[in-house]
Amino acid sequence: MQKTPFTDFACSVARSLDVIGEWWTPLILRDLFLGLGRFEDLQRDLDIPRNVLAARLKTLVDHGVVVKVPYRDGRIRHAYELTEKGRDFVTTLIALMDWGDRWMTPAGGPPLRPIHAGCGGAVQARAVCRDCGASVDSSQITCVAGPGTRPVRGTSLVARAILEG
Amino acid sequence: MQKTPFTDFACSVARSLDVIGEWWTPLILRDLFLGLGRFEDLQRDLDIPRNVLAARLKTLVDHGVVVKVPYRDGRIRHAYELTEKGRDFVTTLIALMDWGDRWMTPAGGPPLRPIHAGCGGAVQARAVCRDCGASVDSSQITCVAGPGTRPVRGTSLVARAILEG
DNA sequence: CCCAGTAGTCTTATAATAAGACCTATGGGG
DNA sequence: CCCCATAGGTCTTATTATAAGACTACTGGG
Repeated sequence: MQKTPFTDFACSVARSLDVIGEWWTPLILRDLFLGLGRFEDLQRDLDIPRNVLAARLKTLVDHGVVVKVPYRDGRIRHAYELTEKGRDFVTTLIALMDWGDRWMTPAGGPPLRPIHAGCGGAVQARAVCRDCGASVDSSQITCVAGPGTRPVRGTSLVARAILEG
Repeated sequence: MQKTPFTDFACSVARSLDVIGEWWTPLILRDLFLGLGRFEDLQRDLDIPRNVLAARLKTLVDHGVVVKVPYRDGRIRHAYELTEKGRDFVTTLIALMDWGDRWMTPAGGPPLRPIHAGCGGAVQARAVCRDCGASVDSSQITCVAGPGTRPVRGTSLVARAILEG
């Protein structure tokens, strides 16, 4: 009767959520991306319960999204840093931020703006066609069953619908 | 002592999560995007507790991400459909799916492949510079404080770090 | 008029979160 | 060398949220 794990779903969204979908986790990753790294800083910035922060960081380290790096600053300190896997997740964070800016922005405008270091332009998340390069919206996206499709929870009905046309 | 709401954070990621960040919600949106719409179908496909599904759909409807549409099929039925706001969220879903395909794919390959209806190419999520059009990775992204930055939880330390250079 | 299907609500047991006290190094200052 | 502040957690407890599944209400069709 524990919180249903999504690991077994035949769905990459579900398996991603199993690692980064818990309460607080995306915000922790955001702060790590923005340069906060120490336990105390994360705790103070988010005002997250210390036990929850410890648990989330452990999960992230276990899954290779984050590494714990010791460094010296007079005495030995620890900093959490994004791995390659973690940095690759930034696209999703940008997508989430973008969506929030568009649909959930409060009075005052967006609080944080991601900027392209090269040219100074605003960075946005887009769904892009790898072949023709066009940026596509949801109406132009169809899903087909990939090699890993299995008739299990999370894809049974969807896969059937897709496979049967 | 309830689950901390993210609404007050000066952060679009946090405010997005407040609506779509609960356990199961992104999977519900995925199924809606893939064409499932009826309560019973969602419940069977995900094997989600019925009370949780009802609660999540209510939240999504309350926030305008989803609408409940009655239709006739002999008798009156109901289907949940994505609104414009909900369809816009598909970019985030693709980003999540993409990341999962890259880093969490099990034996057998990706279960579901999003395809560009125009040319048949694979659809991917990218962070793109709006000015120069380049697709950028996390190392080329800097965040600057936007107009809505406030010295509150979720941005206090980050904003200070950014504002102070 | 009864039955099956749809769309939920209600109850109960268990797990997760929140809040905050407590614990364990480790250097630096006196 | 001892004391204290700081960093980085762990532990306890109250409260919520989730899971599981029984139960309800409405609707058409046979």
